[in-house]
Amino acid sequence: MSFDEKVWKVLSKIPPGKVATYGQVASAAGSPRAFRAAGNACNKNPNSPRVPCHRVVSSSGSLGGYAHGPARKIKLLKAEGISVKNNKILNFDKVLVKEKELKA
DNA sequence: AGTAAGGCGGGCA
DNA sequence: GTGCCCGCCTTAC
Repeated sequence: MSFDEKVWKVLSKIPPGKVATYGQVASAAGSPRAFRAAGNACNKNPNSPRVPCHRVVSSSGSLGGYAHGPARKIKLLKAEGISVKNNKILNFDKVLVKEKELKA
């Protein structure tokens, strides 16, 4: 299985209304330092609606980036019940999923 | 706050 | 098979 597939799998493990950092995803994917490669996997993500790449944010709580456009990401996040302001997650610590959950 | 450097996997030459 | 560049990042200066 390619790293990308691992990442997508982890992303799909993110519960609705929650978000995860690329670091957590990368860690759950097997390489805690591959946050960049993890994000890259999302970018190449062939199933954008199936894989919630929009639920992944940067470690600082910022949205980070999005292949379909940041506005789309915000829209999806808000649809999930996550409040986003100025490209920043408001209740970041409250919507942040536990890395343990990703590994589950 | 902004800028620069860094480690990781994938794709292309 | 090897080497180089790239990317939805992260950390440090």
